[in-house]
Amino acid sequence: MLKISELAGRIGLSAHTIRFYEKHGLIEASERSESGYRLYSAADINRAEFVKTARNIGFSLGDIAQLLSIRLDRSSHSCREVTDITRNKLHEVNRKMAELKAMQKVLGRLLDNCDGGMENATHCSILEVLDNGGLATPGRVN
Amino acid sequence: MLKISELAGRIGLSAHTIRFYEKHGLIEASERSESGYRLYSAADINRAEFVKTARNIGFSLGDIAQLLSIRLDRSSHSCREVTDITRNKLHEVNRKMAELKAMQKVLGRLLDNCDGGMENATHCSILEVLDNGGLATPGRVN
DNA sequence: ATTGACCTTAGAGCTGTCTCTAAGCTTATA
DNA sequence: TATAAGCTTAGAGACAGCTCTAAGGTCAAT
Repeated sequence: MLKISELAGRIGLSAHTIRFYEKHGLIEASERSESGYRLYSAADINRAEFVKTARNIGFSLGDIAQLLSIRLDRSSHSCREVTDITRNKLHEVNRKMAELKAMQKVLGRLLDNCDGGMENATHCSILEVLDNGGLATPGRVN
Repeated sequence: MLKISELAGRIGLSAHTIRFYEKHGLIEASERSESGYRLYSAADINRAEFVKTARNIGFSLGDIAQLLSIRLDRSSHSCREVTDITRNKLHEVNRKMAELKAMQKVLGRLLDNCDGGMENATHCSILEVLDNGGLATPGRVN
């Protein structure tokens, strides 16, 4: 049985964060000491590690809550439910990637066209682009 | 002189958002009507469009505040300051892209190894990976 | 016995970007 | 003139995911 900061050290989260996760139903301490301290069993630790791993991969706390409820009773859930969560996450990641790629492109082009010297910004091409509503035709952001 | 919702329609932001931006120093109405309505001049509109364009590209409100203060007095700022802001943003985007790429890779691999059928999740390979601390050696997430 | 580290709780604060509400005044239209 | 649409303000609420504080109880070591 580990106390909260022992668990924290073990899985690499702060005690604060563990309590926060508990409040959101992700991690639980199956016992309490007489004085009220949280005590984590081997199963609790595994669960906490599952949470940490899923978090590292990038699942949201909501996703993790769903995954945990499946994990808790695997036989009454389908494998499909798990892949759905995963696939949704992948789609979300893909969407964000596309946004970032667009930003990357625009920012790169802004920098290419601007010398960035120490002279004053009276003719700064980046400010001009911003003043004119964005880059010209191909690659326009609006 | 436009009223707030006219400006809103023109640049594609809500009146709420314009007031919010005003509170943060990004947009201002250089006049008020007798009854206190905000009135936007041509210069105000240009400024608001500058803000919108920068926002579309992905600059944060803080970045935009800096860009605006340069724009307001171009001759006492260097072009370099503008490229610095832009370059920082690009670095940030690159960092996030790298994170998303890692997630993409892991999620894709999880899906590849899991059939995702309607049978129950007792042997779901995704749950197993999560239980075992992540994917095996190449491509580990921790 | 005292110090200092650790634990408890409820709840506030943070970042960023809105989004909305309440309560009331103004303006345009029918 | 009545009604609806639009304007004003301050401030609350939303989201995600923490992060910290206050005020106090517990425990191990000196």
